Amino acid sequence: MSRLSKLEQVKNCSGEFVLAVNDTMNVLNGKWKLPIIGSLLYGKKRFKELEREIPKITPRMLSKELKDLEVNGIVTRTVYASIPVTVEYELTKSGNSLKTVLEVMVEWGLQHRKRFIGKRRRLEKTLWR
Amino acid sequence: MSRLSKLEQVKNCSGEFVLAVNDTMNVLNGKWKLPIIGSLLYGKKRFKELEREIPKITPRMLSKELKDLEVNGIVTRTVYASIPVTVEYELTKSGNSLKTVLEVMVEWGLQHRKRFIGKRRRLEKTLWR
DNA sequence: TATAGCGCTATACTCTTGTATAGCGGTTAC
DNA sequence: GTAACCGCTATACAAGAGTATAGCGCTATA
Repeated sequence: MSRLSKLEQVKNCSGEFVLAVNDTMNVLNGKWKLPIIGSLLYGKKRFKELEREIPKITPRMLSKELKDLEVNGIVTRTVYASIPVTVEYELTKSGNSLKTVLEVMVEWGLQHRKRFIGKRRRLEKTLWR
Repeated sequence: MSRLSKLEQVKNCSGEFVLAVNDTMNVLNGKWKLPIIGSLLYGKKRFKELEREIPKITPRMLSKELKDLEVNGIVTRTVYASIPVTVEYELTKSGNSLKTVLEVMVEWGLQHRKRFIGKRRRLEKTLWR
């Protein structure tokens, strides 16, 4: 491991701690990752099921985001040779363990809102409208 | 609070839990937020100090990101009427408490890498090169 | 035969993020 | 006076993320 402290690594944009934070950020990044992961935390789902469950997502984005998540080891894609083919998406162990991370983020977000209300009425630019 | 469960809120892109996660995501979002916050976790800093500490950031981006952070209650900007003016940026209570969140993200990231190595050699698209 | 569902892909566009480069008005040091 | 530091802003551009819309090959149902 590097001699730099954790915080020094952060400000220097280098080191395994920063890599780790950024892996996490990257996995959750983009408008649709959270809804997809949230939906899959309930259990495996098929493409059309996800499309129906997640309001306003286009098949193009769903396909792209699922590919991202698969490539980064967050979901598995299983094709069954039924006729017509069936495809199922399921969270990996890593994917499921994101729940803990999300819970901490919820906690921080709620606390921050509590502190922040009274100073400003709303947070700028919330992703979900 | 909504009748929807936490997870239902996530997949539906609605509800206070999702708002909370997204506040958190939004605060950390962008290429330079993490280095800036990381740097400020050491204590207050002036504009040029940050510019020097964070490799390759342009004043334009530093200015913009600091403004974002200020508007969202993560840093305070204090102007001292010295000659010439001195400007100091400092983390708010919310800003400092992000440390906990970052630690959980580090933890998940490291675990994920451990699990993932052996399946693929590297994670796609790490933000910091 | 026609319609609908499945699991997508293709094309083309816009909108947001980030980069590159230059410069401003002020002050201090040589 | 001229060079350098401070705390930025302006302009122009490039790249990436997200949207809109259409359609593919397949099958099951009416």
